[in-house]
Amino acid sequence: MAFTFQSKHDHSRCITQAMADAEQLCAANGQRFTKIRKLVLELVWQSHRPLGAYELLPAIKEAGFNSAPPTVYRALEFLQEQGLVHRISSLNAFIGCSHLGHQASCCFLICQQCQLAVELESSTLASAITAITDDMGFVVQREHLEIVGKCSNCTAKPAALDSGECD
Amino acid sequence: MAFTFQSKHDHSRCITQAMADAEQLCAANGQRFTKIRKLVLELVWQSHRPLGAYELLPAIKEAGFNSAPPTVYRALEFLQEQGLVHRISSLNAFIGCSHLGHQASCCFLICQQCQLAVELESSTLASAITAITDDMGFVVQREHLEIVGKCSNCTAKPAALDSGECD
DNA sequence: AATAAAAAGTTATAATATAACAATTATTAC
DNA sequence: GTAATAATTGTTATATTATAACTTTTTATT
Repeated sequence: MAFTFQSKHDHSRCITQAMADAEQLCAANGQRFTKIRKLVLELVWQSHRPLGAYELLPAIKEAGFNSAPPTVYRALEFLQEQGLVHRISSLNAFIGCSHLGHQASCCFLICQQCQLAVELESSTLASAITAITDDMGFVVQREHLEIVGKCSNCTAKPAALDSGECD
Repeated sequence: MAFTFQSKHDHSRCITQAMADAEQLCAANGQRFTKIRKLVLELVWQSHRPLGAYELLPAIKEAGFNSAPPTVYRALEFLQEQGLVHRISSLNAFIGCSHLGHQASCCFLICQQCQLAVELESSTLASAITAITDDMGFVVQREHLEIVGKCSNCTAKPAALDSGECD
């Protein structure tokens, strides 16, 4: 089941699934899923919080790779091209894609309190966008919706007790 | 009439209107619409292309103001707080708001060819977003949709002849 | 006019991202 | 299997975007 803010989930399964899917997708597309790309994808998937590129560097260094910025940016670029990772532009941060193969419309709910982000799809939203763009004669290449606010989990519990963790 | 990609319009009217509206809004809110804030708003409104903060600095210098980055960022921050300017986060750029007073939902169509951006409102879109967030129990603070692609104007004419200008 | 508050000037630096070229590794052609 | 080619990664340097911190000036309040 897809991650929602309130789900207490076994996050290791998210990671396992994401890595397996990525492996398969790269194979299907004839793309090389190299060690550094795997590592970066794993690091991005370490939580449901969008992470900055520079936040990933220490772990890359620990794993024995070159940890200069181009290393992580190249891997992130590759992962974005494959649709495995999204960039949340208002945060300058990256998050694993949880809707592989449905790249056209990206919609994110971002909680200001726990900092977690949920990606979701909505046919209603897709229709609304199509209505707008068709009306304008606009040919869509990509679309990206960021909704910032407070998730139900954080609304339900006091701020002080909020751990910011996902499980 | 609001700017659309295909409209050949008298852009000086856009500027005049935007400045007059801003003057009025600041007065109504008891905010000081200082010279530098006016200048920055005018500069942002010089076109319908989102402009980077550093692109504004030369003109600020020419106008005799300090042109260090904080000058322009402070003005832009003020203008954003008043809802007079939006930041297009995927471009690290700023554009004048063409729907004053309806800040809740921002939707932008951004043409990759002519680089112009159109802000629009859609009740259908607003409903779609409400449906999503209500369903998730998510309390929205702000939302921002960026749709990137090719405008009807650029689709209609060859790329080589495209001037990127708005009138 | 004296005081306080807000805004703008100024210097320095933080945070994010990319350019350019060298070295290495993997793939393809033979 | 080896040479040639292409792709990836290492490395150094730097570009781009944005903010911190403190000073000076301007505006508003007493």
